[in-house]
Amino acid sequence: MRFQRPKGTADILPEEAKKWAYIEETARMLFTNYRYHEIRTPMFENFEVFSRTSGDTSDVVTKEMYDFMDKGDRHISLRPEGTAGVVRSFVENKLYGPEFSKPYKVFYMGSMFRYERPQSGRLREFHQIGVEAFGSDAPELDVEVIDMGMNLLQKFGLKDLKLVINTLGDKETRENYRQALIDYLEPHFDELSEDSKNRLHKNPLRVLDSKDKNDQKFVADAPSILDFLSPESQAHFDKVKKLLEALHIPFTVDPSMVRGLDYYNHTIFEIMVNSKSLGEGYTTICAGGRYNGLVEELGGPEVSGVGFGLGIERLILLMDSQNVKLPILDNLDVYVVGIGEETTYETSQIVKALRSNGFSVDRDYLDKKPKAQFKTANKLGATYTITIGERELEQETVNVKSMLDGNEVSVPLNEVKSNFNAVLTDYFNE
RNA sequence: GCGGUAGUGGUGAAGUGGUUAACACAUCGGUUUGUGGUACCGACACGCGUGGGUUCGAUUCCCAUCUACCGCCCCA
Repeated sequence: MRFQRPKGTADILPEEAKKWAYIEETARMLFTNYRYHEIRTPMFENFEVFSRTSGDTSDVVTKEMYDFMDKGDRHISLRPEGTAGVVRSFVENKLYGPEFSKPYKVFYMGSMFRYERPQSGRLREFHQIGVEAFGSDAPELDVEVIDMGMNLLQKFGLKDLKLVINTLGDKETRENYRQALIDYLEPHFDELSEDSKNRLHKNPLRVLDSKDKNDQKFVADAPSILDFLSPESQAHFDKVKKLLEALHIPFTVDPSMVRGLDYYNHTIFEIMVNSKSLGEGYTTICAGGRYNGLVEELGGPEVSGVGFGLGIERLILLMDSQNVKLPILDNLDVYVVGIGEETTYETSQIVKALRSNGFSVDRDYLDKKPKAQFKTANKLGATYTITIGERELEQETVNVKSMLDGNEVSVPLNEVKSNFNAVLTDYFNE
């Protein structure tokens, strides 16, 4: 019997995990600058938390949800995204209360689950970094979130980024637009793809998102939501654009960009990147928007929210394909070579002493001969080796060797253990 | 959920219905005694994803299954 990891999961081995750590640390620092604080919510929730927020008929709920009945007969779902759980927590913990300053700004990072066919960059357990800000309708907050997303991706060294924004307006806007869209598409009903036929009355905006080439012909001439904005929605969107300009963040407006979920309104945005690693042309790496109404949907008061999410696996694919170099520090300062069984105690003591002085140090554990130990030291990229044999043991000295130039000097043992930095400056001009 | 391609040692891979499954890299050991990156020598799959079947005999043929990759669907 051989064990395999479950379908659609991945082991993140040390070499890869370094990238993850760098990404997470970078994000944490940036978010902290923007005054967003980490929140950790459960990886599974009651099924209804997601079905309520995503809509009962959406594909996510009907076939991508990783759900099951637990032993207490509770309908549980592994979280397919981060927002719903955060909103649930926001409501349950009454974070909208007066004692919390507004806007209430949080970020999260962690595993998400979708029961789907795995492909590269699309696993069943995947990871997202996301942010949410509650309690302000200000366009300034929309722009802060967008700016933070752009900033983050730039910090990761990504190039060819493109910000695309759109607005879905308020309720009034959407109702007017929805009708106009149906009126426009209805005459072409028979020519639409099957998917689009289904969506036309359920959620006509999704038709705009169709990838069917024939559909796109109609979509091209469809009325634009921008012509249906209520005065308030127009003002909000104008302000967002002006603020982006003020911050010198280039953007384009795509009136056909939509969201699958009903709770989105006003600003929505996607940060796209041109890379073959995620498919042809520009593909989305980070997406977000404003969702007024979601908090109420989960039983809270009328509090608005805005946020974004980005997938770490996809981010790493991008960074790899763009050859982004990460500043990863993994030097081996010293490798201690012990010669002869008797030296093993002193070897361990030296290792421990140097480590507690802040050096990264390793030794041999396989009883290898000196030659093999030097080979290992070389392979591990040790900057220095310290050799101790029976002669040195007696004289209470060790040999310190620079692996770069091969220079080797004899140094009193206690100097090495007490102040290795001084040894380096005294003997190696460091 | 549907369709396509693939699955041989740590890695990249060659290969055949039949005695010892190429080659390369990596790893480990050695080339006399306590010193690295080269060179030379040697070791390294009781096994060809898993389970059945066909056959005198299968890693090689057939079926099923698992997994990976690609496409469809979808992607909050």
